[in-house]
Amino acid sequence: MTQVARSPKQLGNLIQRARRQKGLTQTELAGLSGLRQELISKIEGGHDGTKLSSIYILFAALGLDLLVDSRSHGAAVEIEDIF
Amino acid sequence: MTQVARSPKQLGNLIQRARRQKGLTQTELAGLSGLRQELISKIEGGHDGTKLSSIYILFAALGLDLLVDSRSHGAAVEIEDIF
DNA sequence: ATGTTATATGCTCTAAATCGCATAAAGGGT
DNA sequence: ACCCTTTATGCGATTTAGAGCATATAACAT
Repeated sequence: MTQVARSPKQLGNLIQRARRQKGLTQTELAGLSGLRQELISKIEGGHDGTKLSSIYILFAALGLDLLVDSRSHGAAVEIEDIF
Repeated sequence: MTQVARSPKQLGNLIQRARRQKGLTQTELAGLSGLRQELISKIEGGHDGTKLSSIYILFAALGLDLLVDSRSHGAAVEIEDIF
């Protein structure tokens, strides 16, 4: 299942959902990834200044892949935008 | 057309390809995005410390979307392999 | 070869991310 | 209400990205 993340906030939501789906707390994920719990909290909240390396570290720990797609298809409305 | 970017280097390659496909130089893309040519060079080369916001700025300028996919099949990637 | 453009590299400086630790706030269960 | 866990926030110290400018290197012509 593939989902678009058009903003750091949406990306944070997806990371949070993937973490919870694996039954992990932020602290546990911090232990797995070597990042700090506080940082994971900020990233999940949508911190746009996060380093790309931190994203990749979390993706690896959560078994996520980052995909790039040319934006040729119609703009789908993101659920996250509503909230 | 969707492509995986499992490392900052792969992501840089995709960004570079998208830029050239649009017939843009790094300097022109810098003008469009507000980033500097030197930074774009580093990002395309695979700079892992790039800020997430810079990636999103480039994606917007190049009409790219960032997708997240759960790595259901395929071998798990070691963190060391990413960089 | 020369010239011209494109891309990469090196430097200082400012701003900002992350660390590390503490603690506050929020959530869940009994 | 209470307790316990999870998540968010604040702050000083450290590390690093990005700006800004110069310049080197590469590529690609004529």
